[in-house]
Amino acid sequence: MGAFRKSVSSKRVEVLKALAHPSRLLITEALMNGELCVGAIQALVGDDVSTVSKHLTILRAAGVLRSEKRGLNVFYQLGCDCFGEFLQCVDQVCPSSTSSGSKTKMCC
Amino acid sequence: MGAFRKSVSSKRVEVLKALAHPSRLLITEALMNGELCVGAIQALVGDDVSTVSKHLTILRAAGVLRSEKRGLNVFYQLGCDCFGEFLQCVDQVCPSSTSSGSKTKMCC
DNA sequence: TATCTATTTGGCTATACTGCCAAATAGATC
DNA sequence: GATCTATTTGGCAGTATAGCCAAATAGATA
Repeated sequence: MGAFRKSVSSKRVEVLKALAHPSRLLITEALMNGELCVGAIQALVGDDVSTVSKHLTILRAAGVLRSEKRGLNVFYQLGCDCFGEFLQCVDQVCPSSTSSGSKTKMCC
Repeated sequence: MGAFRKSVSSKRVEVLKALAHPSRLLITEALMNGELCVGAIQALVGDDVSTVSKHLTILRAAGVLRSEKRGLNVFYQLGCDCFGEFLQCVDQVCPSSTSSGSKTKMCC
């Protein structure tokens, strides 16, 4: 890997890595509409519950999501409100990287 | 993986995946100061040249970087100017994910 | 043309990640 | 306490990724 600073922006890499997976991005996008419990997320994603749980662990460890236990359920929600802006940034980093048509403004 | 829409935001995932690697993020951050040829990038990262070349291929395929051949050299540069904003967004997605101290404003 | 430099590509091994099943844990209800 | 539901954890097999070396390509220079 080439021993260098490499670990300087390791937190950024952790966040990016957490989001750089179809299921995990889908989950995070879904939580923009409000919190969901694991069962609901599992139904949304379609993977095995254990797989979903591990995805959620990764997202929470990166700080992208927070979790809260209420009764038997564990509810997950976004760590901050700015995830929508973040997605816009992603769409803008590469020219025409909009996934859902073209409702996002181009910056360059 | 659970057959679902999953491929809807595949472009976003591609961009995120490209940046979710220490060397590739380092390269992209370095290019904020202007274009660099492969040799210079290799010196910066410290990996083997072939490894660096593959990283650059991934970043270019995702649309994050553009390349231009001049003489024997291939120069790489950012695909757009908004990468700085993007990094700010990354730092804001998770609470206190700032890597380089705390000069980035908190959003939540 | 021969050669030299810069970069890319192919191929290989080591490592990391994904996703499933089964088992364990935690809390609610009987 | 027994049982039921929701979630997490351990472990494994399959797949993908990383990084090195060697070879190939592309263009410059002799």
